[in-house]
Amino acid sequence: MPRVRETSRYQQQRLEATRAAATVFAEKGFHGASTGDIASALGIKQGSLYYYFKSKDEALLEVCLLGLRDYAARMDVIAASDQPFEAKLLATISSHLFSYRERNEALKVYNNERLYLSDEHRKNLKKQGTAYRQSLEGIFENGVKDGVLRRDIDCHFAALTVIGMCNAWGELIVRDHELDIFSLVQKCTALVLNGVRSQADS
Amino acid sequence: MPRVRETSRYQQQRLEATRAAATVFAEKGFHGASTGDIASALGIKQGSLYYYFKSKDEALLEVCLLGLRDYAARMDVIAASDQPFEAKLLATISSHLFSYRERNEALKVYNNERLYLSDEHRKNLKKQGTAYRQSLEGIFENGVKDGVLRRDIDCHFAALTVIGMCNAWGELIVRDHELDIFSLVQKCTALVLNGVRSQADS
Amino acid sequence: MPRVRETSRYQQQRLEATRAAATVFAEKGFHGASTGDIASALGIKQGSLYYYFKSKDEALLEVCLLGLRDYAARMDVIAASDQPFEAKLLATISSHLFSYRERNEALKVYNNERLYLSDEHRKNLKKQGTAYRQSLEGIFENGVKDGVLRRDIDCHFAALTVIGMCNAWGELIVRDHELDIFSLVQKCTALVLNGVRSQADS
Amino acid sequence: MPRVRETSRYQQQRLEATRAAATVFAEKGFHGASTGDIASALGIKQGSLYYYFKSKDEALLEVCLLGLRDYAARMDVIAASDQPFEAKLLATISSHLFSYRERNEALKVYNNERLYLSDEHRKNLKKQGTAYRQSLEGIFENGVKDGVLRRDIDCHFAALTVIGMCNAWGELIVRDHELDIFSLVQKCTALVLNGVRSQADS
DNA sequence: AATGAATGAGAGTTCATTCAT
DNA sequence: TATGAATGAACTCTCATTCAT
Repeated sequence: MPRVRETSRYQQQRLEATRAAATVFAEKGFHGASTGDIASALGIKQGSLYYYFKSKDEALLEVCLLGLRDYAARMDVIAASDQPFEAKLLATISSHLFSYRERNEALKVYNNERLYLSDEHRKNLKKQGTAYRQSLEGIFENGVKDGVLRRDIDCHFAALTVIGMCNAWGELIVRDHELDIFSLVQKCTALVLNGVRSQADS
Repeated sequence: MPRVRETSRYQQQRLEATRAAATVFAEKGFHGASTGDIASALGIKQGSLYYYFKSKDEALLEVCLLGLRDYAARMDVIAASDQPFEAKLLATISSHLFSYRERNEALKVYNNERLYLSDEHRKNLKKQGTAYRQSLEGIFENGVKDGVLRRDIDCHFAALTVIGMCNAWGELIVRDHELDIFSLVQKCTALVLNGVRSQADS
Repeated sequence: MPRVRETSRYQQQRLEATRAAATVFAEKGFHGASTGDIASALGIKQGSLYYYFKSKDEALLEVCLLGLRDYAARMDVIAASDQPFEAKLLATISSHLFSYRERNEALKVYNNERLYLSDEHRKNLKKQGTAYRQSLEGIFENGVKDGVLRRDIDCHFAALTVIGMCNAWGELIVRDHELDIFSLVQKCTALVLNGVRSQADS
Repeated sequence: MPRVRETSRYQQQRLEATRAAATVFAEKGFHGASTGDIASALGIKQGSLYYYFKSKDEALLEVCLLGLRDYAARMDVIAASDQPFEAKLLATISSHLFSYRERNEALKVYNNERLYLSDEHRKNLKKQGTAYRQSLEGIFENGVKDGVLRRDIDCHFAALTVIGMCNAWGELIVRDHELDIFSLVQKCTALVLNGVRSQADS
C-alpha cells in the first residue's frame, strides 16, 4: 500500500471522520460514545473506522487538535498586535466564541474530554492550552502597565476567568444554533471591561 | 421496629456511598467510571454497591441531588433578603463556590454528567437548576430597578455568565485543594461589579 | 439450639415455606425464580429463608416431595383394590388431576423442574415416579388379562399416555382455577376407554 | 451489493445458531442455559453470539419460531383436505410427532419455555398456537357432523387432549432418539379413535 | 426466629480491536 | 477502500449464600 495515507483524498476523508467523531463525542462524551456511533455518523461500518484512526484514542486526539487548530496561533497574533487593550480583549473573546461555531463541536470536546486522552497524547496538547492562557495573561499585564486596567487586577485570575466564561458560553453556543454570537461577544467584552455596576455608584 | 432502608445506619452508609460516587464520577466521568471504582473507593466489593443503589444511574442521580442540596434553597434566601445588590452578589458567588468544597465533587458532577441521567431522573432535576438561574436573574433585575446596576445590562445574560464563571472556577477548586476560596470570591465579585478597566478611563 | 427444628410449629412454618416455593417455582421456573421471590411470597426477608432450607436446591426437593406426597401410595391402593378396570382408571385419573388442585402447584413443579435437582436428590425421587407408572401399567395389564381391554393394547404405551394426558391437563388446571375437574375426569376416562369414534363405525 | 444481514451465509449461520440454542434450551431450560452454553454448542465464543442475536430473548424467539415453522400451515392443509376423519387425525398426530424429530428440539422449547419470552414477542407467537388448536378443533367438529364421531364428544376438550398427548410424547421423542415414531403414531391414533376397551364390552 | 449487611461468582451485554477478503 | 466476522476484556447487574446480631 504505497503511501495512500498521504493522498489529499485520504486526508479529506479523514477530516470528515474527525468531524463526525467531534459531533459524536460532543453529544455522548468520549466514553459514552462507541466507535460504532462514529462509523454510523460517517455512513460506514464499524471496522472501517480503523482505516482512518489507529484507535479510538487517536480519534479523540484528532478531534482535540481540530478544536485547537489556529487557536493558540490566533491568540499570538492578537497579543502581538499594537491595538489597545479593549480591542485585544474583544478580539480574543470573538476568536474564542466563533471557534465554537466554525469548528463544529471539536472545541467543546477538547474542553470536556481531553483528560481522557492517553498520557502521551495529553502532554502534547497541554502546551498549546498553556500558551493560550499565557498570551491572554500577557495582554492583561500590558493593560495594567499601560494604565488602562486597574492596578489591583490579578492578571492570572482575570485570564482564567475570561477563558472560563467563554467556555461556559461555548457549551450554550454548541447547543443552541440560533444564538447571536456577535451580540454575545459585545456583552461579554463589556462585562469584563466595565462590570455591571452603574458608574455613578463607584 | 423501623423499616429496613430507613435505618439511620443505612442512610448514613448510603450518603458515604454517594460521596464516593461523586469523587469517582468527578474524576473519570460517568461513563468512564465503573461501579467497581466506586465500590473500591468505599472499601466494599463491587456487587455490594447494589445494596445502596438500584443501578449506576440511581447513583448518579443521588450525586446530582447531593450537589444541588440546599443549592436552590440558599439562593432563595439570598434573593429574598433585603441586602443591597453587592451583598447579594457576593453571597451568591460565595454560596456557589463553597459548594464545590463542601459537597465533595458532587456539584461538578451535576454540571458535567447530568445529561447522562435517564430521561425520567433528569426531568426532576431540571426544575431545581432552572429555579437557581431565575433567582439570580431576579437579583440582577432588582439591581437595575434600584439604579445600582447599569440600565443596559442584559440580566439573563449576566445571570448565565456569573453561573458559568462560578462553574469554571469550581473545576479548579475541585482540582486544587489549597485554593483560597475567600479571596477568590472577592475577586470574582469585584470583577463582575466593576470590570477590569480603571475608573479614570471610562 | 436444642432441636427446634423438630417442633411442630417449625414444621408447620416449613410447610408454608414449601408451598410458597411451589407457587413461585410454578410461575417462574426453578432458575427463573430467586430466593428473594420466595421470601417475598412468604412475607419474610431473603436471608431468613435459610432458616427453613439449607439451599435453593433443597427447597426444590421439598416442593417435589410435596407434589408426590401420597401420589404413588394412592396409586398402590387403587391398583391393589378389586374394582373393575373402568373404576380403577377413573380413580387414577381422578387422583392425578385432583392433586393439581390440592397440592397447590407442587405437582406441576415436580413435572417440569425436577430435572434441575442435584443428582443425588433426583435419584431418590425417581423411584417414586417409576413406581407410579408401573402400578398404572399393571392395571392395564390386568385389564387385558381379564378381557376387558383389547388384546393388542401396548400397556406401557397406554400408561405413559394416560400420565402424559393428565399432566397436560394439570398445566391447565393450575392456570385456570375455574376448571370443573369432575367433568374433566369423566371426559378423560371416557376418551381413554372408548375413543372418539362412534360405535356404529367400528 | 446485498445488505449485510441478508447474506445467505449470514442467514445460514444464524439458523445454525438457532438450532444450537434449541438444543441447549431444551436441555437446561431458558433460564438454566447460559449464552455461553449456546456459543459453546456452536463452536464460537460467547460474545460472538451477539452477532447473530440481539439478546438471549431474541434467541428464544427464533427457536420458538423455528419450532412452529410450517406447524400451523401444515395443520391448515390437513384440515382443508377432503380426507376422512381418521386420515386427518393420523396426519395431524404424524405431523406433530415428526416435528419433534425434524426441528431439533425447537418445538419442545416452544412448549416449555415460551412463557419466558418478553411480552411483545409472546404476543406474536400466540396467534399461531391458537390457530393450530382451532384447526384441530374444526376437524373434530366436522367428524361429529359427518357422523364419524360420537355425538357427545366435546370437540374443544378432544383437541386439547390430542395436543397434550402429542406434546407428552414429544418429550420422550426428544429424549430417546431410537424411538420408532411410525409405530407411535399408529398407537396414538388408534387409542384416540377406539379407546382401549375391547369392542365386545361396549 | 429473623434480619441487615456483605460477598463472590456468574450472567447478559457492549465494545474496541483485528484481520482475511 | 471497506466489510463481515469474530474475539476477549470489561462492565452492569443479579443472586445464592453466609453470618453476626
